[in-house]
Amino acid sequence: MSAGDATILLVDDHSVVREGYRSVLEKQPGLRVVAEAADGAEAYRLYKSEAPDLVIMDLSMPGIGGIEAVRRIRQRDKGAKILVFTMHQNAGFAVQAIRAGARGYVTKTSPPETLVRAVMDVLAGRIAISPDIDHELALSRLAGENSAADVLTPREFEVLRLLLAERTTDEIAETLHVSPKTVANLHSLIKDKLGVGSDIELVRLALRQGLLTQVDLGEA
Amino acid sequence: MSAGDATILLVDDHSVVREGYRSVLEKQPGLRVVAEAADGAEAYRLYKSEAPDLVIMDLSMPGIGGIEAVRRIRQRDKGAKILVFTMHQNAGFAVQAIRAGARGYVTKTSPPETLVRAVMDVLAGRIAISPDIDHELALSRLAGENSAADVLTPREFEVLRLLLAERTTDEIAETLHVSPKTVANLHSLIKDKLGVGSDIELVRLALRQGLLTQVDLGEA
DNA sequence: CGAATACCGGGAAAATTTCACGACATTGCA
DNA sequence: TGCAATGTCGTGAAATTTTCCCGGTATTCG
Repeated sequence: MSAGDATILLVDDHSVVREGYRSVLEKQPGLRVVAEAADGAEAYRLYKSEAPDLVIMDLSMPGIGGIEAVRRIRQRDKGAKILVFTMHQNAGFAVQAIRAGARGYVTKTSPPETLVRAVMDVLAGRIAISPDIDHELALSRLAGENSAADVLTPREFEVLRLLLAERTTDEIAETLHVSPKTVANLHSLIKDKLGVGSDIELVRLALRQGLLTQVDLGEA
Repeated sequence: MSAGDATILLVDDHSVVREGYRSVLEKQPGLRVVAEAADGAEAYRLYKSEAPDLVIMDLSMPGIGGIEAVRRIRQRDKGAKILVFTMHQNAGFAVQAIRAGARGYVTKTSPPETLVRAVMDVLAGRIAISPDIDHELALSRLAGENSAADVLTPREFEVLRLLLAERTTDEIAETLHVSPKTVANLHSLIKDKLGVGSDIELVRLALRQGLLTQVDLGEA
């Protein structure tokens, strides 16, 4: 390896997965993995001490997550080149990551060539997005996600909140002093407005939009 | 590689991750990776054609999941040795995997040595569980939590997983090659067994038990 | 073998969801 | 002011889903 190799810091909490990156990347001439981290805090420390040319960063990790790690590194070094490499095939995460300062976003379902290509692109100063995420972003742009908060009337929103919190239609009806039939009608209308076909999708949508947080789940 | 090497089939939908397994495993004398699959159906096909000595199986994959793949392979071949290797550090998944016929359960956060050790153990006919899961199992045993995994049959658990992941009853029926009526019946039975009255409660229960993680929520 | 369990799905009753419709109140603006 | 648009509430009836009960097969286990 020449002294002119591009240096890389790998961040992922799964060691065997890091082994995978390393194996793929070191087949490429001009690339050298100089350090590995298993969480965001360690990544930040190693970035400071190693000053790598590129960071490849997973998102879901214990402690401070990948997005936060990206933010901290970029805060310290405006020129830092960070490529997010994650299992999350989700436009929302991609937007968050890029806004935090990542220069690329590639999903783990991508073939190795895509990762290598993205590494090269980011090193060359370009933004790299894997095709599946391009597609997700296009879709969400086109559809304009139905944000519950702005498509629902106040009453509907309130009913949605209660649906997520309370138990039965009858209980909600009593809480609101309306007929159970009205609650059922609104429930149906809400699903229609939000474009979901089942209650399960409804809960998932609510979770994505932060309407229901995981700590809100009541007794274990 | 001698003709007496143990043959291995790798199953994981992330190609770079498979690269990681392969790299770690092939450093071991006596092991040979002979095939790779990216989903459960392909895994089943390749198992039939390649008859490997060991299958290393991820759980979260598109289409039929890892648990169902384990079930099918074991249904065809009682002696099949399957080691589950997954990111889910969750006692419920482990219980289900073992009940479906897996001979081992190792998390991806484990160091490579643990994976290699587990591979050897399973090949030798022993059951292999990584230490973190041992701990999880101990805890859940102590808490005596009435977990979904304990009360549901493997098939029911699989349907629950799909209910949380896919969209409609019909789609799930097609995935599992059973009638929509059966899925509806199982759906009802699952709610009964878990003591919940609505799909919303069902999702909340699943969230509490870690069956569905907040980041698993599909497209944004 | 017999008992227990898992699994598949039909039939029919029960319950819910959805649709069409009307009534009333409030808002907002021409 | 008048009136159109929107939100809220509810009924009735149709459409659909859920639930319960059943029979049948396959597998496991003592």
